[in-house]
Amino acid sequence: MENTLFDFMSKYISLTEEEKNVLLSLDLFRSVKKGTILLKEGQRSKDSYFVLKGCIRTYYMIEGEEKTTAFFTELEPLTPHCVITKAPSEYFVSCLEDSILVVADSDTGAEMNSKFPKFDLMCRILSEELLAKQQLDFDEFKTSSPEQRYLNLLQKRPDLIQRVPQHQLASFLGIQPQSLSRLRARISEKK
Amino acid sequence: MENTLFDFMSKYISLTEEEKNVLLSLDLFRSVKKGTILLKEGQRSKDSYFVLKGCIRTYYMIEGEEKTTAFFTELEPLTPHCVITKAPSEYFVSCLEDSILVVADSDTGAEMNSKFPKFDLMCRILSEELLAKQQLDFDEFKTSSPEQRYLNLLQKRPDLIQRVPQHQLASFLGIQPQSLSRLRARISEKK
DNA sequence: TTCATTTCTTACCTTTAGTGAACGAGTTGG
DNA sequence: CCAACTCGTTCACTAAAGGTAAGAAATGAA
Repeated sequence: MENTLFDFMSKYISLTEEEKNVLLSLDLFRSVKKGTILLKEGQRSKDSYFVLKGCIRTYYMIEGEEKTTAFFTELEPLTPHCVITKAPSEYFVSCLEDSILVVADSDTGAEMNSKFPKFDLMCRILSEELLAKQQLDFDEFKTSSPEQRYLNLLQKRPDLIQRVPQHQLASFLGIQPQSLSRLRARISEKK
Repeated sequence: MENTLFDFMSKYISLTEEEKNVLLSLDLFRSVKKGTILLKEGQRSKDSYFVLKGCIRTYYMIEGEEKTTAFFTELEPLTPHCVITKAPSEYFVSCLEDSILVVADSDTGAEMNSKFPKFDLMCRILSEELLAKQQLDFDEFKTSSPEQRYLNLLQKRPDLIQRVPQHQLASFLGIQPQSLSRLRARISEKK
């Protein structure tokens, strides 16, 4: 569990034993039950998440309907928008499966960053990577039809299709649950 | 021109005269003619851009068709994906209007960042802000219909609708030019 | 187990987007 | 000046997505 985190970090920076111990002393690991709501709309929070095991999702409540816009699984970090803006959250974050997370307060993060400039560097590189990756995802979304987007997902993240309820996948793909159902039927007919 | 850049940077960090002079000595300002292609698909590049005046766009060439996915106008920074990955570019970057840009090589950037840790901090904050903002944009895109997306754009970026050709706006909105044309006709009928 | 709730699928109809073709307006280059 | 091109719009047609409703299947809790 600790090693999963350290292995991930070592892709960006090298950690001394001392630094590892400081990290461990912060006691950031959390075991979270399926269905737990980590962040509610309107709430202010300073917590960022890093998924060691399991899956969390962000969703909006629009006209009484849940609209799921993102999933975060093993080794993926999530810093909610409200942590950056220090404003009330626009969306919910909840736990899709029993999960193990690293939960870090932005104050703790800032302290670590000033104590160990290395961490600042890691955060910068990570943000830049995530930004560039998300740009590509967005581009692909814009230039594809719903059917293509589903087929892409089937290629790139087959695990998501297995572990996530269809109606949540649907809004993630930007369509209605019924449309996803139809689309799947259409695809399996073709083959 | 220099002041536009310094004003922008001062939102994140405070600059000494010495730092300003080092920046100026790098001679990063470029005047670029409309239609200039700054980056081609397949090309490797280390250049990031910051728009002081004008507008640049990113687009893909898919089956002989241009698919515009993003516009960058005054005070918006663009670090192409290929600069991060050091791989050939997936897309083109071109200049939509006669523009004034800050163009910075990532080597120069790295040098500045190690000489002035402040810059590193600024880059981190900027990346985090951009990432969070882009997440919201993506979420809004996913949860809206093409018509809603157009109306949103009309609210948030009315300037874009004026300065950008319709067919480029269309792919930016994830639809065909004909659909945008229809959609606009539909909207003006309603009123 | 049973009951209730959630989730997924299907069917029918409406609305909207994709496609291919055609048109006129405006530009550019010879 | 005209030919070629680009751009935005419109049309007719096709394909797909949205909305509503009903029912089957799966899940969870008592």
